[in-house]
Amino acid sequence: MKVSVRKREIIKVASQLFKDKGYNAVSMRDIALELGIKAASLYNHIEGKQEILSILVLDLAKEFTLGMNKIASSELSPTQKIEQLIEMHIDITVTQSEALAALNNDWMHLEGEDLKSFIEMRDDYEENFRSIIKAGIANKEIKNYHPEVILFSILSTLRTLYLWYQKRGKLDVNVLKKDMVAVLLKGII
Amino acid sequence: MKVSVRKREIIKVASQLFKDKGYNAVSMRDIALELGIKAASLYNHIEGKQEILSILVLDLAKEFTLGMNKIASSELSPTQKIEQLIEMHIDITVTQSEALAALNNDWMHLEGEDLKSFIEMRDDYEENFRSIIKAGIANKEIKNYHPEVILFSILSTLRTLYLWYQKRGKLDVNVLKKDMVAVLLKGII
DNA sequence: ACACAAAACTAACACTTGTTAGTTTAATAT
DNA sequence: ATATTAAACTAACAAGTGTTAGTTTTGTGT
Repeated sequence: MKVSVRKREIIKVASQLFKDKGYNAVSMRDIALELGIKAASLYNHIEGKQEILSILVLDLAKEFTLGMNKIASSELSPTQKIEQLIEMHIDITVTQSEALAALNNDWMHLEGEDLKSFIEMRDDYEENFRSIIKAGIANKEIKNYHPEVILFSILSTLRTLYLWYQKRGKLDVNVLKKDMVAVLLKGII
Repeated sequence: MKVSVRKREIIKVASQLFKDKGYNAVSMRDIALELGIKAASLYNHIEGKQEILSILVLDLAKEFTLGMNKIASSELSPTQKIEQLIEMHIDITVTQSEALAALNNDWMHLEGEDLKSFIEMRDDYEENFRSIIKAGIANKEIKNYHPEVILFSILSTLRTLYLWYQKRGKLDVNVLKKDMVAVLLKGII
């Protein structure tokens, strides 16, 4: 897994363009222009457009998987696990919003084995999250609403947080974490 | 505003393809193929690809604006207004998930005046929502968290609901509304 | 049966797409 | 200095894009 400096630059520039316009609306010439080189020169560093997307999406998906496994297998209570998950999402949002945008919006443009393994990781992640919620309900820590409703109301918020963090980016991360955990767990009224 | 039957068919088919692959990944030939005709024949009914996107996104945006104006100007309490907004989003999700996908994912591919008026409607919508939340906080009906955090945790959930409703689509709409309102307002613990 | 309009067709356009081949320039090591 | 390698370049490709022009088919009302 050797990744040259130039390759990282290309991926970074591409991810910024993908975030604004989406994978399909960004051409190799767009990426090259931003770097001040010609499109053909990109191929000295990367295999192709697909590889950029794969790296962006799969690397981040692996990071989520790793974090989830660590939290899920810990000795924390369900509620504490959810708190940790919320904080992990916020940390990733703050440091990697471009890759997160690609993961959210452009994963379906992956191909072959990459697409398969992404979907598998995503399903596993959700299944782990669901189990934590169910354990909390069985536990009486969490109210007895439909687990699916709880799952997606939390996950939707966390997944699209990157859209808001850039717009109203002045929020301090620790304030955000504190209020976010409170709103998602204890409600607003 | 005359819209022929065939034109409606084209828009419907296109919206389904847009939902799965995104505006830019769907060609006029894809749309035509689905309808069993040639791409050039589409132009007997529509002005172009952009028109399809405009109709999908702007019509729905207008519907949201209308609903918001009605609710915001009512005599309900802030909390009741939010309840109504949640129910409106769920109703629209259930009946128009394809257009909602385009509004969420492909609005940035609108051009010129259409893009401008979309952004204006979207900003107005959010500003109205924000005002309701602030009124609730001033009111002591709503807890004193950062209004922005409350706003986007609710809106994110509602906007991406269409993704879940198709996957786990067996949820009864009234159960969904009830649990959703409860989770978003009263929290889960 | 005939005229007319709606809606399909074929063929082509100008342009953009990702990518490859082959070449030249720049940087580094001996 | 010279050889080697990395990284840029030019030029072009085959395929796909949205769209237009002109023509034929289909359906409807008289």
